[in-house]
Amino acid sequence: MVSRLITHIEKQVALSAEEKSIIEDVLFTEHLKKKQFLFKAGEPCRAKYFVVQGCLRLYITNAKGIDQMIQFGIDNWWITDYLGFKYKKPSVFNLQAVNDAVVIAVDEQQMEELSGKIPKLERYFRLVLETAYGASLMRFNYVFNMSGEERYRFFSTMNPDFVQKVPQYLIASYLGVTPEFLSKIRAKKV
Amino acid sequence: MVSRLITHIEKQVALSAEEKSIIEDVLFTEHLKKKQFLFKAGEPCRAKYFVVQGCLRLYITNAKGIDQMIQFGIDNWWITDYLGFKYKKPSVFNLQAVNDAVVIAVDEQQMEELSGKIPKLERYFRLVLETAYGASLMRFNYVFNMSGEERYRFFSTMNPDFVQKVPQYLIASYLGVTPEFLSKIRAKKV
DNA sequence: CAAAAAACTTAATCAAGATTAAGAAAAAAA
DNA sequence: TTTTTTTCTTAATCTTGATTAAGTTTTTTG
Repeated sequence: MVSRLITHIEKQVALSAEEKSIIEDVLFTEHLKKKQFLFKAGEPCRAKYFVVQGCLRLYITNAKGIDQMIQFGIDNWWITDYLGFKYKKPSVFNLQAVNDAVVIAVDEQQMEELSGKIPKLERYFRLVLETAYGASLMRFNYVFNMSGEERYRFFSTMNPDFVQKVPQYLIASYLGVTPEFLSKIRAKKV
Repeated sequence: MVSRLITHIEKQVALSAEEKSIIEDVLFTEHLKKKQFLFKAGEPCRAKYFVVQGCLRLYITNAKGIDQMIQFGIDNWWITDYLGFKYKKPSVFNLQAVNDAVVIAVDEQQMEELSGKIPKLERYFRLVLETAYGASLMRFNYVFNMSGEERYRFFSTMNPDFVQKVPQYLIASYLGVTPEFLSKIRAKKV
């Protein structure tokens, strides 16, 4: 299963057979049960997670006790509390498997070992992060320039399979609307 | 002025004298007049910009013709249309100097030349992007879990000098409220 | 300095979407 | 397959903040 990550890396940087085997020696997969947590708010976030299979959710429980989705983690996506991981502070987010999932965890030590032995992995991560950050800037565009209804129509057009696979209230939260309002939008779909 | 960037890089990775002079040979500063554009929507975005001095704004003109702030670029911050730059597509954003500013532009070719000669710059950019992406995930938290008023109070407490320096309507837009509403919030400040 | 442009304020009206409160349907567990 | 839990729906009411429309102040420019 680590081969799935290697394939993803090779889309950005070339790897020798030796480098691939270094990666396979250092990293291993982790199987998560539905609703299993990788970390909770207040706990340290010790790793970055590459999603091989399934879906994770990064969310925060707000002052009213409502869970607010921050980010989905699906196939070939890196997800973590980047600031918590970086500054070694207790996480403000929760990271949980939405359904049974497979991830590859990379902790600080593994990260340093790998980038020491294979410096071009830094380039891989740089490129991955540019995409993630770029996409997140676009998301602000959607959040500020589209109504809740427009965001839902757009999101479900762009991700038709995904909206079938995860509970609606998670989609609602990710889009910044209540599940009641999303239900209303769907009902009026002609 | 490139030394300002070098100082920033050295906070993340060590540079030899020779490496510093490579950077100084490849990069140079650009002085921007207030309201000058680095690129406009529809144009290619050919570089990443490191803000040495002043303030830039990344924004998009929406369907109603209203400018929506996406991101501010201030001292020691990298700013660009990451997706447009990466995929060489016309930018969807506008990047403009809010006031007179100094930036260091790094285009594709310079980027490749520098990371070829100084591979550890990839690490620098990786670390910079982790912070930017992490901060942007936190911003979604603020957007979804705080009211417009709370966002303004929080933002101006965190950035007291900055809110004095740039027009209010840009702050309003960045926070996702109208300038009229921001004015109302400020008026009722006891 | 005068005129023009840009930025900010005030206030009335309006609408998108939240809240509240059931109840229904679907999925998971026993 | 029955029970329990989770998820989704409907509908009435309410609120935050948008919109519209002046008018005022500040800044810039000729």
